[in-house]
Amino acid sequence: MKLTTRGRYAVTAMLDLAINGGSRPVSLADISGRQEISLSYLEQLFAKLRREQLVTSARGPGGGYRLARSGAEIFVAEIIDAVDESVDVTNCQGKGNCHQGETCLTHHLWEDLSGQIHDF
Amino acid sequence: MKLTTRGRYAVTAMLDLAINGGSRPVSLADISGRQEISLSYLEQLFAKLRREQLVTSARGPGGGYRLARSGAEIFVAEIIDAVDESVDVTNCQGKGNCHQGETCLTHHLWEDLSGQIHDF
DNA sequence: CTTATTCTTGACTAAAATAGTCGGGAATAG
DNA sequence: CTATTCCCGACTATTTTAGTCAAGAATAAG
Repeated sequence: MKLTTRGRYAVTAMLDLAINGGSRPVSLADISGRQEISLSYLEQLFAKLRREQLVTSARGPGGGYRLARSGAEIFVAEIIDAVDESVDVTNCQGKGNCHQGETCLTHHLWEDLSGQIHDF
Repeated sequence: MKLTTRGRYAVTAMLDLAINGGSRPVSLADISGRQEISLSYLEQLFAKLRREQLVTSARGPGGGYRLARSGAEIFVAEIIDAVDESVDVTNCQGKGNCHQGETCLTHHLWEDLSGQIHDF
């Protein structure tokens, strides 16, 4: 789990989608205008969100994106994970192969924190 | 609030300090050895931790660092903030000058999340 | 069918952040 | 005096961030 500006962009965009997306899908151009995020950058973010099946897309005029699930069912952490693809799950990979006790403590601490963020 | 590898390093180091620091201060060389973090990198991190008064230092042989307060009184978020000096407090700076409603929603969301991390 | 709209993909890039290295000091305990 | 340890600043390779740009594929509307 990482927490960066990009994650915040993604959350903002998804929130925009949840609010402005009724029956019609929402185009990235609209989100770009409202949230002042570069269109091309949004394209990159939504490519990832789509790959993780958090949004569905429709091409052509009147097309755009909509949430794949209802807003209430989407965790903030999912959005962040989708765009940030955090690779390192702490240096000892879940297995207890951290050479001493300390590292595992940090590990647990981090997992607990990640858990909290997830449930948020 | 940001969450990166550097923050984790700092937390790991501080935890090492809390565990291995009894009456004697702990040298960075020791932490470096135990946690496999580069000594020079630790020096940079601890310079910041000292500036934020999270640790105190003692020079000379037998010197090192110790926690400025008792471990129970130090929040994980303080450590992360000290080394990551996250500059942007969301693009609208607390003031309600975010041009539309959405941005503020994200803002609140982020603040709540930061709050959760802080209390952790 | 044509056209405008919108997503889709890939390549490229300037600037910043990350995770260090290196070298020279300054304090101080022994 | 000397070894240890913190202290500080400069430097750097690599990666990430936050984009830009261009080309193409789908499709709704006319």
